[in-house]
Amino acid sequence: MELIDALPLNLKTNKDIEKFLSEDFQTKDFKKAELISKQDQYNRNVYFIKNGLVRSFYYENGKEITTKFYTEGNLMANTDTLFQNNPTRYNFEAIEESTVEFCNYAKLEELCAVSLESANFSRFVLGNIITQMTDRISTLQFHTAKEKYLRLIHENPNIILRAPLGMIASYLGISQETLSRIRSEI
Amino acid sequence: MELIDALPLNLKTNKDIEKFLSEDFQTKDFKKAELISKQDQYNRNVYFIKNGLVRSFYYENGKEITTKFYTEGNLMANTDTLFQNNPTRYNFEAIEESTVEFCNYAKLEELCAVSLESANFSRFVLGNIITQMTDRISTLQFHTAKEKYLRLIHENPNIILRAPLGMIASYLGISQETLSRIRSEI
DNA sequence: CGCCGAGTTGAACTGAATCAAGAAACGTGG
DNA sequence: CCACGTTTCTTGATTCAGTTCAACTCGGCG
Repeated sequence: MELIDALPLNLKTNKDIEKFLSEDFQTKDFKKAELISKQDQYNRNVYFIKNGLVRSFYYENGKEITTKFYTEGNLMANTDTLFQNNPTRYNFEAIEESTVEFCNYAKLEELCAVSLESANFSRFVLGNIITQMTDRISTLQFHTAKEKYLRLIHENPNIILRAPLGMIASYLGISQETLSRIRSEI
Repeated sequence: MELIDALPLNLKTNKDIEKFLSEDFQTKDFKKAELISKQDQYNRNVYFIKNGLVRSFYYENGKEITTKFYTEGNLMANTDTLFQNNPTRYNFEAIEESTVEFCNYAKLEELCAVSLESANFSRFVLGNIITQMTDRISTLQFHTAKEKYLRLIHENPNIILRAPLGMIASYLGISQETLSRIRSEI
């Protein structure tokens, strides 16, 4: 999937954005289990997943906590660095062999500072992220392990087939053993 | 608190935004327990809490689930309606007597369509919301009842003193009894 | 003064974590 | 292509945090 395919219709033909996509983005491949970005750094890249599967995670009490999965067509960035100027607490890791495109957020900011359509494109992207996060909060707030798993199947069946069980369990905030038991009884 | 006080410095003196704030916003008072906005409607207002305390909640299996508290200086909106064009599942309720300012999101969109600084202001607001939501997800994903409560005390001690226990418990995704026990042991 | 909603406390129950061990799948090198 | 070691997944037994249900206390308000 190409970045331009992920854009809303009215922005696909915008010349500022088109120029931006072709000039300012680099492509890179990552092997399975390779780290794309590491915690404690100021990484201001914005990544677009062209293909493959990536996760973000951090360590707490020595355990890996998976916070999100990113698949074809998703955008990925360290929002704690971009929006709060903190070194990020997250690692990005390729779960499958993956191809990503990326650019520095500063470039995007420069563009948004002069291009109205780009700024509105960026608003659109942020709005989508908020929608996804709202769903995720609602899943985590008041549901049983089984309900959370069923919701994930419904919203992102993809992940279930492609990510290892331990990472999925962590993403749902449950133990690996519990997830295994839930699977066996379905 | 006035809306203009909540803006980042560089936008306070912007004439587009200033005009917008003075012309397109209305003010309204709500009594304690009064509903500001109801579920199942297309309410495209964006609210700014001038003073007071408001919560959003929805019903699940007959129980009220509090999803967020809004205090002085916060912005509040039905993102499911704004970004996905769905009737909202949330109610907004004044917990204290509250004064809010509001405008229709369409007005803001109109402004963003022509004013670069407004679009970037909107981007800034959305970025802040994402930061908050990231924290909330991390709180809910893998923490005990006590940890969640302590984090809320740390991040928003305000709420603890002003909102009733049942609503706080629901916000944290725990039962009212558990929260009461946690309080007594601190 | 008595009611009513909000908060507290206790006891029993339960969903899920943890600990532990074994089975299956996976990939790497010979 | 097989053998081996490693990682991932499953299953069982036990424990524990948190829910539920129920009764009771407290403080405010008509």
